[in-house]
Amino acid sequence: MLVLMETQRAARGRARSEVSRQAVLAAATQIIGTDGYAALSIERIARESGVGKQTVYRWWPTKADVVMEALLHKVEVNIPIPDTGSLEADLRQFLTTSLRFGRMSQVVELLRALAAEAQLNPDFAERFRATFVDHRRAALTTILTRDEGRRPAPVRTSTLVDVVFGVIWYRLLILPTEFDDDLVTELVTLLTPTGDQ
Amino acid sequence: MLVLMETQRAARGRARSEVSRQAVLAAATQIIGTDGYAALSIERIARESGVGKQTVYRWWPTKADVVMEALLHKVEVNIPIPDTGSLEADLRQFLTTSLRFGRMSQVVELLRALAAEAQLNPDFAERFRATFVDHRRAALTTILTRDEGRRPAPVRTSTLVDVVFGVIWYRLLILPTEFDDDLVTELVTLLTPTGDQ
Amino acid sequence: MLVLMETQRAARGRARSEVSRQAVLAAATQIIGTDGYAALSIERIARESGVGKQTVYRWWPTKADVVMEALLHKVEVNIPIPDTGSLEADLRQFLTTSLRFGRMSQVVELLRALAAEAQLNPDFAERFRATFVDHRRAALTTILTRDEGRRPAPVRTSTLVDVVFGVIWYRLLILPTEFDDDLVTELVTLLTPTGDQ
Amino acid sequence: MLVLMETQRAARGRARSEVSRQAVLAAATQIIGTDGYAALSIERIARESGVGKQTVYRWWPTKADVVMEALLHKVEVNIPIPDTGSLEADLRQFLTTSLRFGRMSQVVELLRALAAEAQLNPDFAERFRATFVDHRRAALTTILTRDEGRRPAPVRTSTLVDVVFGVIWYRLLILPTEFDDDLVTELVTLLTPTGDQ
DNA sequence: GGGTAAGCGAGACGGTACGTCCGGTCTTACC
DNA sequence: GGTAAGACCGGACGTACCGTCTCGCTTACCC
Repeated sequence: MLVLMETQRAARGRARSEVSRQAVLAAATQIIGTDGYAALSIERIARESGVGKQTVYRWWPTKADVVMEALLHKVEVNIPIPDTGSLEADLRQFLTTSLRFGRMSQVVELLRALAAEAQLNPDFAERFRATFVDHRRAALTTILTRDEGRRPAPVRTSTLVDVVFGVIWYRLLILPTEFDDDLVTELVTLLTPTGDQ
Repeated sequence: MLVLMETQRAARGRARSEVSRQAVLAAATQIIGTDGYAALSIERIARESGVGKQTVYRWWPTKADVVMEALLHKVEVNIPIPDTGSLEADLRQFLTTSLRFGRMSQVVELLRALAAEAQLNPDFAERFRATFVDHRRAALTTILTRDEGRRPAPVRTSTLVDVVFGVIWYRLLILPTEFDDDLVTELVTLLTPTGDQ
Repeated sequence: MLVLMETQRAARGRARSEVSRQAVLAAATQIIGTDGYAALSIERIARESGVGKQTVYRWWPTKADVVMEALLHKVEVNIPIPDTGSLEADLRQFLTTSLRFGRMSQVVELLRALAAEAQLNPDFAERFRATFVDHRRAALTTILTRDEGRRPAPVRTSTLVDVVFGVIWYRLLILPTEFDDDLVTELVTLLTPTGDQ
Repeated sequence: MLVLMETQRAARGRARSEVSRQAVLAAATQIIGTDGYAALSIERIARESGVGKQTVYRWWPTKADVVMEALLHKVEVNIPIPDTGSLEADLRQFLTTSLRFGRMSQVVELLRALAAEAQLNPDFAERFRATFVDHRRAALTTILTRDEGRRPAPVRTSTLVDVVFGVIWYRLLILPTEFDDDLVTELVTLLTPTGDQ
């Protein structure tokens, strides 16, 4: 119904230019690829995309939102929730998928830039969380909750979720290290009930 | 030896003004307290501290370095490494100390700002790690290494360290949540060998 | 014939909206009255009149032309040429009428704005002269020409006309002074043959 | 004494760059000569003079003030007041000098632009009057005042002054006509006592 | 105690980007 | 074909900082 109303919407005036939208995203991606996020400015995006500055401001509140939209083309937003019946297998699959992006250096640079921006701009922080954090948290929470009853005891599911994403973001943002393949195994070990051994 | 050389240093010309140094740090602290880190600029630091811009540039490479020095007055840099004989007690003490700063909102804001800056400026990132990350990592590594032999198996000490700091930084930088008191207990549970039950 | 064709003109499509025309003139008048001519823009006229920008551009080449049309509602365009038989009386009447507008501050502000625009835009300058300058010049020329034979000598009628309008415009545009009542008498004295004393 | 104090002035900080000042004036002159005053913008002045925008804003409140300063290099500001003993000769000399600038098309274009700006900006209007209007008015007033006693009667000196400058500005700003040589003679005739015939 | 060298506050400099506004044009759906 | 709506590119506005530079002054060591 809502969709219908939106589709029916009067839509007066000239329609948004899809060409300009793509040009902006492409220019932003290209600038960051060449000179890094620090060199990104709305002025330069407009200049190099051949788009009016006002057009950028009309559709994106900050340059970080431009970058976020560009990144969404590279990363799947819909997180598949594995359900193999085995907690361990589910976890392993989820982690393997998640870490794959952490190894794509282009994606990592953008994620770092967005996280930085989120520190400085609370409004953007909220959009960032809604887009890049909440979905994945929910997925992992679902996986771990299935197992809740069997867990030894005093560790809340939400804390376990924080452990997983904490390690990932910590390595992305604070340490200069890369992800290695054993990390998945180690995290699975930490998260699964140990009493079954 | 190095210290000696520095002390012996010719030191011709006028000496560095301690008054100006303090004024700069005070102004930076005050600006951030009032308007947030986003409002901080070297221009404004100079203006409000009554110091020449050149003086700021002479002694600090970026405004983040000013903030970092100001923060060092609020946080202990030398991390005491507890050694009670009990891994669990050592861990609990270390975590309690570490989390205390995570609850001081003024400190948290500065840490977030510095982390943001570190994303955008690799040179600063290195100084930031050397100052705020490496010492604490080394301390926790020492604590956990004592126990290494007794751990079940496949989880490296460095990964356990990442788990601890990962959770902390993740909550500081990504989530809007606060630290609660149970977190220490949960982390200790996760990190200590479970075979002792 | 041409007129006939125009009158017969097929008039295909929608006719010009008189409502919009009035709304544009009213908005322009209102904006200038509130914030002065410097605050006038076609964008704002369209916004405040509820008219499409394109509609303004279709009917008026510049914002100054909008103002000019608005002003024509306040000032008589057809200049009555007094003919009392006495040069002095004719002059006095003509000058009194002309100066009346120079005392209406609302009219003065618009005239100043139009004169300013005429300096910067030659095309508009021509339309401005045709509308606000030529008629009055012709009227005064007629009055003074009747007397030409009786004038002492070397001053051309056109120069006398320039003297009259020169004083008026000079006070409107360059000096911050107002018109006073004695000016009419003084100008009449200067312009009428002095030999009749 | 005042001069001394100004000369003694502390003069802290870097001195104003004379090179930049000249570059700004030259660029403004060149832009107007090429594309007309309507094409002048502070942005373009800065760009073409190789000067920072802020530098222009630091020293000139509006672009019209830049133009005014540039014009002062072309026109004498100190008005010599002739005193030959004969009113007629003094007037003739003063008018001949004044009209000379009215024939220099480059000067005329700038004067028209400044007059236009003065209509739209009251602050500038005052500076414009102080610089280009008041000195000349004072000079002519002095000349005419010497003769005051001999004048027939009811025309104030200030009105006569307005007549002279009125004709000049009227032809510069409103009419498309040029000055011709007979104008001086005609104005002298109008202004000198007629009883001497 | 004079020379000299570095630090100091002040502030101008060339740049770059900010976010806003407006100029004209173009496109859309409606009337 | 006119109309309101509104997006489009271009470009100027005036401001804020950037990092550098250049003043005249102060401080403090060194000969």
